[in-house]
Amino acid sequence: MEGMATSTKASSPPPSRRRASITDVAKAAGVAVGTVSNVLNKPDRVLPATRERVEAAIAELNFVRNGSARQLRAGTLTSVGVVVLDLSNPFFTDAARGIQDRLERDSFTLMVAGSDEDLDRERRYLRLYEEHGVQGVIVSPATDDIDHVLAIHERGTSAVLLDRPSPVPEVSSVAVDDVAGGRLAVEHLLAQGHERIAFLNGPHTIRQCRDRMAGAAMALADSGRDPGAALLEITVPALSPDGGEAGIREALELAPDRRPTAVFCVNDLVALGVLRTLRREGIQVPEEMAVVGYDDVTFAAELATPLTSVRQPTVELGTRAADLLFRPEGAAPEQVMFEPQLVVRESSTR
Amino acid sequence: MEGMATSTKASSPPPSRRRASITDVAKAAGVAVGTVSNVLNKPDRVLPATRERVEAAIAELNFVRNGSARQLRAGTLTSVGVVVLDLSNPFFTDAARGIQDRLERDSFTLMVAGSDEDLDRERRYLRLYEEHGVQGVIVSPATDDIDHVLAIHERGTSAVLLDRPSPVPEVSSVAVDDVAGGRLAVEHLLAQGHERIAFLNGPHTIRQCRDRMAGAAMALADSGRDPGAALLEITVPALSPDGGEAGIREALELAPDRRPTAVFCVNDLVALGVLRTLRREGIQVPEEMAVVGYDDVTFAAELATPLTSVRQPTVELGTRAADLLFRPEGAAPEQVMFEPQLVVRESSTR
DNA sequence: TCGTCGTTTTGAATCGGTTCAACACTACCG
DNA sequence: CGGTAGTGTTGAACCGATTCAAAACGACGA
Repeated sequence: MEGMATSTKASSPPPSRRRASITDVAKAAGVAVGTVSNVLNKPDRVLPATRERVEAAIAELNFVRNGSARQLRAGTLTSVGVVVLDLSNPFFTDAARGIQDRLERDSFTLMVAGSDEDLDRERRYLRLYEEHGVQGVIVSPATDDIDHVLAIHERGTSAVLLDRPSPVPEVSSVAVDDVAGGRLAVEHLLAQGHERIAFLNGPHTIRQCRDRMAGAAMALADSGRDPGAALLEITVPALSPDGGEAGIREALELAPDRRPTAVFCVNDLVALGVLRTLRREGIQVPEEMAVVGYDDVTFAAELATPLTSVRQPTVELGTRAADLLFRPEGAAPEQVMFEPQLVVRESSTR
Repeated sequence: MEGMATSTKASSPPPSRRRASITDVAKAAGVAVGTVSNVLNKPDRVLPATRERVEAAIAELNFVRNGSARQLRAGTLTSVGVVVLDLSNPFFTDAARGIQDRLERDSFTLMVAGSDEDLDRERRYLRLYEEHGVQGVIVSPATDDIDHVLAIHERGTSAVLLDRPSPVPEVSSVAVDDVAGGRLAVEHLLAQGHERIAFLNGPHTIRQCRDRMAGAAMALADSGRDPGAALLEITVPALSPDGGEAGIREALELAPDRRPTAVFCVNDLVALGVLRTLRREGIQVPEEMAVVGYDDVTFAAELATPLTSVRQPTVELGTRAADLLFRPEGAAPEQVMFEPQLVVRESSTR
């Protein structure tokens, strides 16, 4: 059985005396607090002999500097907070990787949190970061409501929007053109001769979902078709493989003459669930059902049926966001927009 | 071309007046600082009329409480820090998901960082967390050196080791038996008739890698074979698809009579790279080369050749770690050990 | 009108660091 | 021998919140 586990216990009370403070260290070393502080921050201002005594006291007392006090007085902290929509989506972890790579150079530390597309959680994390005085935040917003992000910027903490264009010129943003992405996918499916296309999409509160839908509809309109008739939008319960499974099952239940011959999935995780379900149901891809995903994650090319997908420059999205976070004083904010790219594979070509 | 981007700039200096403090708010609302603090923390102690005035002042001044000062005085913070080996490995993000799910119930906030298997980075993040007074830390250590984690525990911040058994009884840990996992994989390959097996492994500084190797060697020894002859360990340059590609190429360069007929990969990302490379080279899986992975990530079952993999109870690993982080005072620490499970698919069965 | 009791509000003390002007000490020069 | 410069060290003030004893206030009964 999965999850079978053995567990051994031990008995011992947790240690919990008060943490040593800088005053304790000073006392133990027989110096003033200012000297201890200097040992910590500008060691070369202190005579080696004194420094050694202080360091010995630090080790002896197991002293760890209290970051809150330090920061309260000194003001600065070299960390950056990131909030992404979904920590289990490779798209966002790859972007986080890009951010980290870039910030590492300046020895910033990076803290990441996932909002799970929940505005409240997004707000909570941002507030936590701000209250603790991070140098900057990078956010991929869950909804259109980004007043709280703009507010952070107004209060003087730099902020960059990730995977969404900024509605105001003062805040930098890094995004990929999702309208173009949706259009690319659907134009491709039309070119392959499909006339009834399902779009397994997430909720329209998420801008990416809305834009990709808009792009899809534009592709149809441009080709002279009626989007209402040719495109069936199905909202999946979650942007995950299980969500994809639920969505494709809904499509399969339709009467044969209304059933789509192609599915466009709002991301590759959803597409993965679709492929899994189609295989279980014995439906051939792409013969009976074409599939297109979004994000072109690592494994897309290696699937049973290699997945056609819209590729985004993920890591670069992150590095660019990090670059925009700290600009020379007075440098103008930028709105960067990347172009997506369709990677055609077997899952959509007859 | 990928990465083509347009960028628009705007010009406006970033706003940067001093942030409003609680004293400013008190002044603006015509009350004492204590009252403002009460509005923030125990609103029902304050008359509605007063509260409204204070809230108006807060909104007016765009006031955000300074978390450092708050914490310095009050001592407590409801957040937890996590450091994992690799943020781009689904294994760890799934575990993080488990942690988050559990901690959310008690409205803790979670900060995650990736050490990229680097001890220094691990230390830096842990120190940052500790200095800022998180309530607890969950770490999957990069190396055997975990003195710094034990030290954190001794200083009174609860700590749980993730994906590694604790060497001391005072610290809780949650792990999966990697020796058993390595053994399962290799026993399976032997049962399939393979006599020359390559193990694409990571560096032995990582315990998981060492243990899986030990398990693999034990499987061979138990079957009466000479591990040195039947098992070829290849150290990959990175625990990623690209690392897997490099590793398998090394194996393929061997003379035909020494070339392995099966590969066991230390994780599924590595296996993905192996499958990709074998396909490009036109080598049939499993006929010419059997492949076994580790972790059983979401996409393992949906690959061109469904991947045999060792499954770990990932999410549960996380929830359990979170459970162990905060126990009733005096509750004994626990060492939880889960058993892995081999999921056999086509990539290893003739 | 006065005393009592319960509710609100006040503001000084406090948390643990960093900062910096002032001080101590030594070395060197005229 | 006095003056000056340079190096190390000191310790009080400060950052911005929370806490809590004390003060202020209001309602009510005697």
